[in-house]
Amino acid sequence: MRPTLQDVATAVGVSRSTVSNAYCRPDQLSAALRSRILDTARQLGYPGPNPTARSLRRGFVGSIGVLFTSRLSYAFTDPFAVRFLAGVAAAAERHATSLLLVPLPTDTAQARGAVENAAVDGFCVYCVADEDWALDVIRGRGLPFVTTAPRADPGVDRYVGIDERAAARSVADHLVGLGHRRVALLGDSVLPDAPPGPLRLAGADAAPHPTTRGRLAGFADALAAVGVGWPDITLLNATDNSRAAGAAAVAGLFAGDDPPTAVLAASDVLALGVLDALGERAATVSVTGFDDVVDAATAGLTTVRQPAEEKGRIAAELLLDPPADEAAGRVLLPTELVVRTSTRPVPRS
Amino acid sequence: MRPTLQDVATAVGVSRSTVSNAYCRPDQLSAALRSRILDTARQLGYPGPNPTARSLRRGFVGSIGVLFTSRLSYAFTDPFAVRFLAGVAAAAERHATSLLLVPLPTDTAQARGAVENAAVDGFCVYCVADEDWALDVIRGRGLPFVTTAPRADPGVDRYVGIDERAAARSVADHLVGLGHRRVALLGDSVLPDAPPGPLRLAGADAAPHPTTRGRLAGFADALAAVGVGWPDITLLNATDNSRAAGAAAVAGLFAGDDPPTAVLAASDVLALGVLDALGERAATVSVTGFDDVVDAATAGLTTVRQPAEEKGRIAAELLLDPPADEAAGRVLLPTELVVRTSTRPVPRS
DNA sequence: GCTAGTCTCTGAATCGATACAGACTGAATC
DNA sequence: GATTCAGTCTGTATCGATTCAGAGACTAGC
Repeated sequence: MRPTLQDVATAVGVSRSTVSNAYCRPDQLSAALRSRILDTARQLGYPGPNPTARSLRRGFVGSIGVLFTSRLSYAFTDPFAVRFLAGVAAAAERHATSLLLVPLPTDTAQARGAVENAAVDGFCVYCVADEDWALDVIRGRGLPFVTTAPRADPGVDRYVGIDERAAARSVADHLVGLGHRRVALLGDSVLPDAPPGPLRLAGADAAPHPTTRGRLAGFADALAAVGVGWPDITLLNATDNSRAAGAAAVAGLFAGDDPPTAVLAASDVLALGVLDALGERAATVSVTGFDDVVDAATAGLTTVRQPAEEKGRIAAELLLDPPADEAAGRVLLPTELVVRTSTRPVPRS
Repeated sequence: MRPTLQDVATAVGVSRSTVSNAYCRPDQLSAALRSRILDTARQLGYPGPNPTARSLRRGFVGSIGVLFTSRLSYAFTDPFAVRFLAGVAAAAERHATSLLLVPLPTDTAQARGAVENAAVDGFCVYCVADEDWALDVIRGRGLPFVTTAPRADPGVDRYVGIDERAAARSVADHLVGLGHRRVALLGDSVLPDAPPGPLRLAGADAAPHPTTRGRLAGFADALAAVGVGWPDITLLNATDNSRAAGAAAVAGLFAGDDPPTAVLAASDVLALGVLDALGERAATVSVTGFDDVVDAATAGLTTVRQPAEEKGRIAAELLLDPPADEAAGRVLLPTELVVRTSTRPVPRS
């Protein structure tokens, strides 16, 4: 058996309390005794206080959980999510806190179990769709949490997000200004199990995923302002947020007559996929993205920038060092339209 | 106070054991009582067994630690590390295990503390330099671990790596075959606190970081085979593994007379930085990388591919599902030379 | 010489669960 | 009618620490 704190105490001939103090309250005992204890501990091969036992007694763990809507291994393929994580990690470093990444099984009951069982002091919830079950579980545990978007249920929740709708409108306004009227909107999982490609939806509001919903609504706002109604818009579904899915979503789109002159994608990754699919034709169709990931610059993609690391950093900071002022717990970050070469005026026909 | 298992037991009028069984051994009590217990628990707002207490009693946690040599937030900027993590996450998902990312303070004593205090069942140690302290701490705690490279100290350690030296030699052989003899080698932190740019070193063996060391040695092997000795090689230091650092390392390199005709970088990220720095001149200098990250393909970078997700997946798998056969715990993955457009024959002068 | 104060160290209570051996009940078997 | 057995449930020991009030020894001050 691996020795415990009690074994060290016995070996040195002091009480358990004293050994404990030797580790975490050095001012509570004489330096001489302390080093005698530490030496003995080393000889016995005692690795220091058991973290789990310590957490139980102390009532906190020293780590925060990060929850992703998507499969965890997918999250690492999403450049925006990765930069968000980098921000979270930076804040965690500052607070000497570790990060627990919790994979969520697809089965909801099991997923609840995973969240119930996570040994953490709080959660950063990255864009959990309308899956309020996760938030319910977290609330039920009485743990603090931060989301990456405002929630419908107000309460005292803290979040750090952007004005998705306004940001989306800004790119769409740009395209509209260039004269585009025949436009396709492309989103990830516009409807959960829909196939890739064209899709009918009653309106942007019908999209279940809040981020996608906000962005589609913003796109639609700009188009509505110039008389292009929802029925005149081509809506495209991507089965996940990847380049390949973006490419798949527009397959065949430009084969018909009267194809759209522009594609507004709800993320850079999808937009890059569209560019991949367009190939040579990319010079004739305008494409926009969302997020401004690193590759967007290289590809010359017009997009909306939102501060990724910043978002992660602030999310973790709100969790680890909550502002006294409740309003300060609701953060809306600025976004910025970044115009590059992937958008241009409608060619006159 | 948040209710405990005992409170639920009292409320229902049964023993604590029975409530515990209701949660984790449903076959141990009648369905009727079980649902009565669960209902009462819900009414009381009992969130289910406390994960920390459960871990203490059960003796395991259900999560594994991932340790990075570099600052954790840097790790997320390294595309190879991210893909490695994606692999680890994929394996973790399969085993319903969470991932604890532990930031390591720069101060070694504090960093030891962080590793001692991590509540995990084992560690994936990503390329901890010669910093054996981390492995010592882990061994001291009696926890299993997997490293991403063979260790000098054999023991029963498990690892998943590649033959760095042979892989490096394969790209270098390719360059040598193209006629290059005046060559620069570029590595990250060749010497810990050295400035960016040219550097003198007794030999590849003198590099403290094992990965860098292996790769430099492989490069040197290929050059030695055609009579280019270590003193004839320009060695360049990058201060970290980033594009910017790669660019900074070659600043001014091509200004002198008799500049190298090729640069062999120890990672793709550095190589891409070199291409950035070269700009137009990239057409006249051959550059190679290492890893084959996504951007390497776009940039036309000649490189050595190593399976990134696979490495992560196997690392986690070795930890979570250790092979009975000890030799099966030592995995060397295949690598593959990927020739693209960034390398070409030496221009005749 | 007495009181107060400072240092060290101890003991018991506590954190919130799980495991295991056994007690009890009622039905089935011979 | 005695025995066996399966099905339920309980009690106690245990996981490995931290905390806090207080005991004892010693110094200082008056």
